[in-house]
Amino acid sequence: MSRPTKQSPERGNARIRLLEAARDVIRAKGFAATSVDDICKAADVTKGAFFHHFGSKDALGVAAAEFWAETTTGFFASAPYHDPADPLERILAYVAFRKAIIVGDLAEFTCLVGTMAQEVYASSPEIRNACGRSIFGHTATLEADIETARRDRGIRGDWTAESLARHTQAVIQGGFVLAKAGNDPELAREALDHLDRYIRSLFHLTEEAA
Amino acid sequence: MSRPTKQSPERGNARIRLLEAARDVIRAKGFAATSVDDICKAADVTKGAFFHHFGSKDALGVAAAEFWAETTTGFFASAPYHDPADPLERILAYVAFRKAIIVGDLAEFTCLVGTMAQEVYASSPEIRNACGRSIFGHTATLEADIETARRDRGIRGDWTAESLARHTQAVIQGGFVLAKAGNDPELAREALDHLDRYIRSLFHLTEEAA
DNA sequence: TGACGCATACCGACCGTATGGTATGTTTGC
DNA sequence: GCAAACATACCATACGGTCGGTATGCGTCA
Repeated sequence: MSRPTKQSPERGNARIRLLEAARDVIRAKGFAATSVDDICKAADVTKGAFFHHFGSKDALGVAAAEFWAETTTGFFASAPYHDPADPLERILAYVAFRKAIIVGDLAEFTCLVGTMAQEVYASSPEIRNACGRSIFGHTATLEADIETARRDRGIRGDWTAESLARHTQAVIQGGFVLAKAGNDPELAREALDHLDRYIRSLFHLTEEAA
Repeated sequence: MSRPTKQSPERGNARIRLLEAARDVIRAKGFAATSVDDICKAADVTKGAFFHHFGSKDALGVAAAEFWAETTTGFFASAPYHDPADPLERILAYVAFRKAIIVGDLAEFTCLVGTMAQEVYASSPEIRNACGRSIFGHTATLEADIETARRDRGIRGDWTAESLARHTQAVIQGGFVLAKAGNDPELAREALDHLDRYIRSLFHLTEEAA
């Protein structure tokens, strides 16, 4: 099972496996409560491999956040919510997509970097910053559509595209917190329903009772 | 400094000190990263006192969540946002109050039970449930005003007072996550501005550009 | 009233284990 | 044959938790 390195394409296999294992275990147990051995066991590699690839547990935390940023960027970039021609439709499709992917166990859909940021924001600025880059890098992908939609429709109000993009993340992250506290994924979906309603109201799409 | 127990009114002093220390340290470092010794040092008591009052570190976590629930309940019950005669005004005053108390260091205004719930939701159901009771017990205090305001004003829409009350918490908690990730309290205040705008729109208070 | 006994509050040394990290060896591919 | 990719054994420490002990206040009963 170990070291399936046969040809070069498999090279660096343990590193990826460690990052994936870290993602899964940390999402369930949190960063501090996750030991290096936990991650090694989940990745089916030894501690030697771990410290060969990562200088320390904190360094893995940073790498895990960056890995998260890369994989989620790819995931969202290829998601179907970009299809609508109208930018506002794309924004609403994004919210609907975020809601649609809330399925299965909590640890499968909650946000690694949101969880880690809450935990280590004071203990490890490096990890915190890596988490911040991941989160705010993602929100930035929404800004252009929001700004375009706002201009297209002549919307005026004392809010910016940047702040609304961040707010989507706040609602999503807050929904995850409530879902965990209540042990019920529906609480996360519920928050997104309110977000959808809010965005529609900002863009005057409010058909009464909708 | 230790054991100021002279008369009975001081009795149980160490327990309170431990709970207050736990609150402060855990808010800054997270539950798992906080050691029993950390808490003892912050409370200026010994480990003997700790395990005299709490059967385990997890038991302290539960007690800390309950202590948080008690103290915050008292704090919000005596807060000035209850003053307005109109229930909707009280709701908006609540949001403004939540924004107003976001001052100082992150660890001073963020939510203990939100942080803990994220961390231990899978590892310790006892702590998670205690956190859930604290959070949802607080949201429940808003429901009556929301429901009354809704009826008074004949508001119709596919949302309930309960879900809107929960949503306020989601926005608050999400704001905290973003504030930590970005190391900027303003991010939490920004989320509350959007929440204020959302509530006004639900109750048709939206004067354009406000 | 005061000596006694007892429960509670708290202290501080100690224990077994798990943890992050290291040093050295071994395999693999180029 | 050399460097990178792992494995294995090991170390020092920090951790949660235990245990025997001490101090303090309070009820009680002579």
